[in-house]
Amino acid sequence: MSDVRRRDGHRVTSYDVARLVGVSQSAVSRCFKPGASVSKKMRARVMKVADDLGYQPNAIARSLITRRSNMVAVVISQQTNLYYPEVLVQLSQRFSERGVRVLLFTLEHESDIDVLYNQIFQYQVDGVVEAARLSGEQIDLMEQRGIPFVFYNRSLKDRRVNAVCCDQIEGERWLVNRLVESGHETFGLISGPEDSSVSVERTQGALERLKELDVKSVTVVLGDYSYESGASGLLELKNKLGKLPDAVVCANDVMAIGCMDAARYRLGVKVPDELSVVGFDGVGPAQWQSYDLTTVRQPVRRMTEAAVSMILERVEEPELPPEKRTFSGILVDGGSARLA
Amino acid sequence: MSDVRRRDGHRVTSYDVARLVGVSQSAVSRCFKPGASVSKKMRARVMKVADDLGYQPNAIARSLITRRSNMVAVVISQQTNLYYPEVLVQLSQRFSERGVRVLLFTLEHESDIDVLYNQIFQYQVDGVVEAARLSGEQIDLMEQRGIPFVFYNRSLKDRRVNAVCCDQIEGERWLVNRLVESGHETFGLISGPEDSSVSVERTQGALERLKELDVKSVTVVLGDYSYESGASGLLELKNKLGKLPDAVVCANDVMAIGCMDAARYRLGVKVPDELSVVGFDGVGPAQWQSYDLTTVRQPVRRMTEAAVSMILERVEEPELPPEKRTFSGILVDGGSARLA
DNA sequence: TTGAAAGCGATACCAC
DNA sequence: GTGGTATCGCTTTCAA
Repeated sequence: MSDVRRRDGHRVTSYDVARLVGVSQSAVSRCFKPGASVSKKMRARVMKVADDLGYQPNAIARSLITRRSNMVAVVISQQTNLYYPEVLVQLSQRFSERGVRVLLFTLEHESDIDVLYNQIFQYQVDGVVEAARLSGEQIDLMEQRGIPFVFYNRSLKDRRVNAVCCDQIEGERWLVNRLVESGHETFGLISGPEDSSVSVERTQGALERLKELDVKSVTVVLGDYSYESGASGLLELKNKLGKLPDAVVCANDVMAIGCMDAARYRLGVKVPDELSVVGFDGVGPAQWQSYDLTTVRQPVRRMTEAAVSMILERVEEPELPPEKRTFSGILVDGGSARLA
Repeated sequence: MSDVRRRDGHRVTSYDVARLVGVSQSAVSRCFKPGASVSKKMRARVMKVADDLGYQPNAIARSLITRRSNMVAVVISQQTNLYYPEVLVQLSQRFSERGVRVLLFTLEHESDIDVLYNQIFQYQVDGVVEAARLSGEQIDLMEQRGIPFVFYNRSLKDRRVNAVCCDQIEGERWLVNRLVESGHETFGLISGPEDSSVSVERTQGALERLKELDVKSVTVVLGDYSYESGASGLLELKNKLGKLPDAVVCANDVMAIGCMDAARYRLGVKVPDELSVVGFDGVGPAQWQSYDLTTVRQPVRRMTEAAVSMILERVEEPELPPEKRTFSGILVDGGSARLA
């Protein structure tokens, strides 16, 4: 490969290749299309020159005519939740394997969301993975555009949308079962942000099961998914109750970790001997020996694969009906809770 | 906003808007260009209709003619290093503020890199942020294409390339100074992967300073940035030395954390009383109370800002000479080391 | 199998 | 300030 730009500073185009080979531009184009009818000889000659020139088809020009950008938007909100970056990387890899690129959209302030949506549409992405909150109106917008989209871990009641979820409620029920059968009687819950549907489901799932099992002492405090709020949540629980509960159920792992640290280092309480703590997500640090958290791990690999397939299927076939795929989490018994 | 696609199923174009308003298509186009000369009245009428129709200029068509995609590729390799996802999110936000989108490229296997580069070029990105390894040949390729690129935390000797770095060597020297002046005499080092330039610099920086300070007992073992390798690294050090060193210098925080946990939970050794541990990066978990790590924090905000500016400046002005910006880290004294 | 020509949806330059 | 018209680099009929 010698030149990669022409003398005039422009990128090499299929015309340049065509001229050099002495064939038509359409011939060159065909050579780069997998199933096209081109003679072996032609393809060989064209590819040779293309290679020498460093020619690569311009994906933007292609998109314009094919009306396929081979790009998918992934929208994530800036979260304290350690878990999302992993999801992002996995999504990118799954898409990449299928020849689709990820265009990244991160929300800092919720208010930016309108600007953001305009951007998403402008870039003509073939689909959208939503790992951020979205209002009903915004969903309407997406639907009107006819762009396939799938929610990642957020479900909308009364809405037939594509979604890939981990079963938050089931997971919490398992955790509660495990704790109650192991003799815990008084419970503290540290919830996530109120506007997070995941958090709402988790808290609700736990509360529901605690009620079914006839547990009387249940106190809920509000957190925001952060380490600090896990720590302060524990202190708040102690204040409210006048003493510590037997077990604290946290809406995610990071808060559970904050909670454990507060118990040990601020209150001098032994975990799990004097206090059991459980989380949710199965992030990397949950397995670190200092924490060894009892938690429910989300099957990230399978979930991202599902999200990717659902989108790409609907890019091919837009008329496919909405689908919701719910995956069970994996209960991980760790040393952060006294378990029978 | 009522229709967002026309009856024929195609997206709304500037022609549709123009027809409805009764003006030319170029007029519509101008209305969406910030500094263009359009009368207030015209703009108002056009915008009204555009809004009703849900018209948004097609960024792909625009890119084709302007030769600006307003997209930048960010290449990251799948790292165990917790630190990169944060960098990614920050880059995305900095670019986003300046109207540029991030097209994400994640490498799983190094071998994929050629395919990947073709992809990057095909998408006509305006620039590339490299947070992954890159061979000399690949750099040649980038340079031939004339696409501005900047390395994030990797410097290439003997190469005039754009780079934003944290001063790894200086940081390690600080850490060593701090440990030596606090009375540590025997040292263990857990390095990162050998093909990571960051790791090489860190290890080398520490070794260099230890030598200058005439420290006799220095043992190096190989890690891979992971929690587990931090843990096994400590065990290996103990094996090699027959006892523990006074201090372990780890090439990143995650390994330092693994090392602390191994000390406490596998060897029953008190940190920092019997062993000092230091890391590098300043990731979130380093501040968790269980670890309270002495480390050097990378100024991620400033570094990402620098990377974004450097790229965008060179998109505007391709002739700018290569520049290397090195930022000092921030020494964080934590409870993981006995410090004077 | 190959080539010519018509778009894709915008921007930019040019007259008016 | 506004409207025509020529691109941008490709894919895709349609004839040959």
